[in-house]
Amino acid sequence: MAQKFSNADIANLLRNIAVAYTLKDEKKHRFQIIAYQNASEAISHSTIELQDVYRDKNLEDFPGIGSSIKKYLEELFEKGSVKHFNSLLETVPKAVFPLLDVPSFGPKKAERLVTHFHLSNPKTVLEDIENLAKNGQIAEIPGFGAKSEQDILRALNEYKRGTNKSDRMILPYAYALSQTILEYMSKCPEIIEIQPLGSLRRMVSTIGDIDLAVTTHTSEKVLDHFVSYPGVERVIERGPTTAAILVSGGKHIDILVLPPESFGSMLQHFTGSKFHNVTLREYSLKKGYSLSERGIKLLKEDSKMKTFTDEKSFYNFLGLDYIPPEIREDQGEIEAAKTHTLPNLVELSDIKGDLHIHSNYPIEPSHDMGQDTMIAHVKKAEELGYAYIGFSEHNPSVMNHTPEQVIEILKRRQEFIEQKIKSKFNVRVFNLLELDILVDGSLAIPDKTFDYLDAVIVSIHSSFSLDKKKMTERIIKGLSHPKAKIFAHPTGRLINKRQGYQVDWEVLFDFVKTNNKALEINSWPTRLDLPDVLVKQARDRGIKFVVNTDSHALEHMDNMFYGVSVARRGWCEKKDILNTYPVTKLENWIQE
DNA sequence: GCCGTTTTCGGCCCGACTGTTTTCAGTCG
Repeated sequence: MAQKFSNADIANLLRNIAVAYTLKDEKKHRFQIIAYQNASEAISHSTIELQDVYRDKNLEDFPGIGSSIKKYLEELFEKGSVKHFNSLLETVPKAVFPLLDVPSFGPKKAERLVTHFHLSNPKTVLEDIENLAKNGQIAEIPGFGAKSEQDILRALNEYKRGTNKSDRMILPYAYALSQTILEYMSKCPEIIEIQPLGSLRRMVSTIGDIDLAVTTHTSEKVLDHFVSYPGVERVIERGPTTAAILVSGGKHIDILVLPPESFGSMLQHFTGSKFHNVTLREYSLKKGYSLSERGIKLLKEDSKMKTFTDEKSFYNFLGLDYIPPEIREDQGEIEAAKTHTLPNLVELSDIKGDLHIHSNYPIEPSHDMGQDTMIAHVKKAEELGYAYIGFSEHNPSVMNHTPEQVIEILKRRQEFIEQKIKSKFNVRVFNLLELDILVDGSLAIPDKTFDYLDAVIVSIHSSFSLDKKKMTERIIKGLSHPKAKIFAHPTGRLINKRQGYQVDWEVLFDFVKTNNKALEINSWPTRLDLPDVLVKQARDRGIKFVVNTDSHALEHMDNMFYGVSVARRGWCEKKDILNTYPVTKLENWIQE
């Protein structure tokens, strides 16, 4: 049985190969180094396991992997190690590698320290360096000085405390932090325009640090104001046009300040993603343009930099349609912008209803129930301009009730919805339920109860550790019930807390498509499930989605925005999202 | 070592900042 290698293991190995080449001869191996770094990053960002790609014999299709790396990876999966890699890694002192995880340490700095002091133990190297710095021995090496010695001490200290390793922020937290900073910055009268960019503008599910762009004619004053922010723990850097601060909680805030005529190129540059920018710049180079945050340079002539006040004209100048920030991930959007085939992304205002609401109706559920009444939720739906709403409390607990009691509860609930809710509002109310798919694939309530429901949402709330094949069969069996229409929070992940369970997505996507079911895009900020990457894969196969909030209280219904952002990141158009349909069209699908 | 709508050969993003320098190397995004 071959060894199991995680994507993180493989990415780390390839990064170390890049490091080995860097130390061996950076000039000579320049492009190999880039190739190994690219492969490493692509693998670490992938949501599919590379070992599965290998098993399916698709390694050559994986971006960043060509014929050479493919051969080495095959050797890795078959034999457990790679001869060529091993001999390369032997040329690097082992104590170098732990240092590479510490910010501000790169291959060169790590190697110089390790060789100079003959450090050989990777387990103690961090402490060894710390002690040397404390003794003032590092400042004495040529090329180092008192300041860099202090920087090393601080970097090690922050790394040890986990300051830089803390969880990436979930979206509402990042929003709140950016709002606090924006409020503070708004007191600076020299600012003409300010906007958060980076992964927050792209609405990535987790945010590393906050990026701000500012236009002004007096950058000095703006930067002075920025680094004087009261919550600042440390000013990381401060130059004429950029600065970075560390605030409590270990979060970085970066700022870029430019005159207004460059606002377009600045937005473009600082929004990213890095992968999008690299590909865009490579594409532009071939057309004779060099791109930067300051504008576009024509390589042929000695003409001065062409500047752009808005992003649309920047993209248009390159012969591209405007690309929405959410899909700037180098997933084919540049090609699509060129051929005018970008998707017309779904908007929050396209949403006509929310089908996953937990009210406080006394259903005696198996899991948590909502806080607010059905009536309050319907009123809120009216305020949001919705045409319909679906109540989908958890099923009544089967442990505490006989089947007859469960049937009775749902019969009473149906009567309540018909008589007390439906007749009183213009919003169409769907009588749904969120049902557990049990470990054997059966649904948690007696079959007779389905007579009292319009349809059900099914989901996994137990036995998360089934193997991939069994889990996939379990889901498909549960979803096979004629009244099961939506598979909720399909991966089961909880951001920063729990990985999703194992599912064979190819098989599940086929089933969902063939049987006209839908996958939920759950808007709960720590779920955002189905994740964007899988949304795009499913959408490419023609699968339909329902964007739901999974609300347990009135105010949760405002989270729809996050789910729509996930749909947009998955390239979804209005037609891909079932709860953008008018009520009769949605009714037809539910009753199919 | 990877990659392809001017290429299966000949390219490979771009600039910021810091610390140690006296013109640059290293790291970061």
